[in-house]
Amino acid sequence: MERSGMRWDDLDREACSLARALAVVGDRWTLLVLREAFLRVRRFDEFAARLGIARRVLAARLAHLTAEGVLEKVQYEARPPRYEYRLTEKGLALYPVILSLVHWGDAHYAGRAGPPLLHRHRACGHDFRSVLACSVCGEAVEARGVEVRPGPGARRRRPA
Amino acid sequence: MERSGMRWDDLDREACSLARALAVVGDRWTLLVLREAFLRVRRFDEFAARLGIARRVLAARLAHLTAEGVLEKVQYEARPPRYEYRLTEKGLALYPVILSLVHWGDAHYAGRAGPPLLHRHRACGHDFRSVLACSVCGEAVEARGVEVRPGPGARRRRPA
DNA sequence: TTGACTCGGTTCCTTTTCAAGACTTACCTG
DNA sequence: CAGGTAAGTCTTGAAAAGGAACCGAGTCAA
Repeated sequence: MERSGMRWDDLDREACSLARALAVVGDRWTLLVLREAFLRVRRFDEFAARLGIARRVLAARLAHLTAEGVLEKVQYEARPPRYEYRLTEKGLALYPVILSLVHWGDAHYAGRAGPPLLHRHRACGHDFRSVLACSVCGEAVEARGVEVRPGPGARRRRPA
Repeated sequence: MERSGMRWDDLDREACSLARALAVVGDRWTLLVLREAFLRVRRFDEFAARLGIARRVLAARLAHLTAEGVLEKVQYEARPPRYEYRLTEKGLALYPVILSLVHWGDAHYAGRAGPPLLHRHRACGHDFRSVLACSVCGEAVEARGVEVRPGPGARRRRPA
């Protein structure tokens, strides 16, 4: 079962939260669409123009994200009916993923000039990088400082 | 230029760190391969068996990640020559991305039973969720509490 | 010394997905 | 009524993924 074949639609049935998350946002275009959404882009043509994505693919991605509750399709005009897409709470919760990726890209691919974008933390007023912190003690967390073990929702077989 | 067509190989020339990061890890299989790597999987057949990925695709992903310096191909046996793949520092730096995704998946897709995996922060000894924190003040950061503006590496046009 | 097994791939073939851009529908504006 | 706009859909060819078999170098076991 694990062995033979796996369609991406099946991922959401797997007992791995990463796989489930990737079934929703694990597509290349999807995260770029969300980047634009975080920059307050909301309309079909604006996504299309800024991303250079095939309209057919954009329509599919927006429909998928809407079905998953990451975006919300809202009518903003009645005649003719026009819609826009807005981030839901669930969508906003993806911000750490995107910002981590951006800062990883900044750290490893920005040229001598520095990063193309700066992020200012309104609360403290400074430009910052994202840091992965522990929800309990608040200290920074590193990959090898984490111990992984099966949780209550784990399935038999496949502890990973 | 931005308008007409875009191959994924071109992304690394774009002045957007997210796009550059996605050119490296923005593929569905790639992040699952890295998940396994973080769980200390190192060998071709072990990746193949655990993921159920087509070997052809696995070979391509490992080669790409190696070329990008995310993994390192190390010979662990001379006769016959056998290789394994290890995370580099650059690869380890992707941990926040993966953990953010896992915890987003936990938050939105775990059933009543709870998350399939628990993560314990060795430093403080508690199970935790990942939190996006500000590198300057250490406080938690939310999507709408961040102000984005062009940085030193920005290009004309396309402030996004 | 033959035959089975291991590991790290490669090859072949079919099925999906993607890119590019023309086309459509419904309405508004001049 | 010609033209424009927003949000899509349709069509066609090219690229990538999935599946499964095969390969080469060496080890092991009888």
